[in-house]
Amino acid sequence: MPRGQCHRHAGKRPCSCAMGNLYRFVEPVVLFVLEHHGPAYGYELSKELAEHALTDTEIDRGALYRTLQRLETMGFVTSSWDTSGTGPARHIYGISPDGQTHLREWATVLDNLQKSMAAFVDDVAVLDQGRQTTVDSSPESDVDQDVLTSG
Amino acid sequence: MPRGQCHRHAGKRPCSCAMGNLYRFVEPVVLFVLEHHGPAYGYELSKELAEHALTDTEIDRGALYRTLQRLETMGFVTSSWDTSGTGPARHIYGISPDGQTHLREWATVLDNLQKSMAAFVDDVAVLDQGRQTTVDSSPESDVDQDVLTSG
DNA sequence: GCATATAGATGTATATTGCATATATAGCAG
DNA sequence: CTGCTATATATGCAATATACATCTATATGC
Repeated sequence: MPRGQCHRHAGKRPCSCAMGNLYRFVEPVVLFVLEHHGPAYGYELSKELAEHALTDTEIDRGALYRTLQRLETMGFVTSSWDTSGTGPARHIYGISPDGQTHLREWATVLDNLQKSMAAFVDDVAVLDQGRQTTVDSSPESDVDQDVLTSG
Repeated sequence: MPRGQCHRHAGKRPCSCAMGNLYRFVEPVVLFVLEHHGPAYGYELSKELAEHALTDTEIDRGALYRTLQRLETMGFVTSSWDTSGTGPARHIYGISPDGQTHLREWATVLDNLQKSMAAFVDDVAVLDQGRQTTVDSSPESDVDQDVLTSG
């Protein structure tokens, strides 16, 4: 994903694609869908993931399959094969008790990260608020305000 | 950083370290500090970055220097050398107008991501609420308040 | 036979990061 | 002068996650 070139939202507005790499947080989203929806197979999950994804980029199926494999080696999901229906066999994954715990730990981490981001976004907004109306914001700033005419 | 093994917060609580890789969002944090603080050099920045970092992991100096180099090739910062003082020369970086724009685009992206995360964390919490009582945290909640005894 | 949908899996390249290491300037103790 | 420490920048290397492409296989419809 070359920086600044997003074919999905090209030119329209800032999107996570255009900002370069962002982790897609595939692991917690997969765990959530598996607990919310119940046991499911990858191809089925890939449709439902979009509704719960944290970014505006679709979760790649390759990444999904690899994440499911990794989650199984870590003991957070268990799997079985469903060959009952017609068509190719389906690899069914279900969340384990450890996986449920891990999902809640992820929620704690994401909650902290979310709060930090909200504070950061506020900080950026404050940079602009200083341009008009009552300024202050920087504690140690004792410069003459009338010098700041950068608008 | 091997998954699940965090030497910084080992065993204490879930931290972003223990959840595997998370992008540290070095780029927007560096841009913010450069605009908030004014032109600065890397070694100086590394101290101030911790206060504005989005995760509980310190930003690696190697990552910082590389980010500054990348920001310069993208035209978001400009640089010069300060050899006036004693000690090693200092590579001074300052944010450019394009960089200021880019920082605000980053803020938009992070604001969206933050909102998605908050919604996700709520969704995970709802998984547990169903187990006891009939609590409902949605806006149109007309549930009995006396069920909520979380204090 | 051929195209298409379903379903899983892998190959490869790139980006960011963590940790270690290399280089150089300068101050200070002995 | 030698050795140690602090300051300051930069690179090497491995690990991880991802984007995109490709491969395999089963089944249906034409």
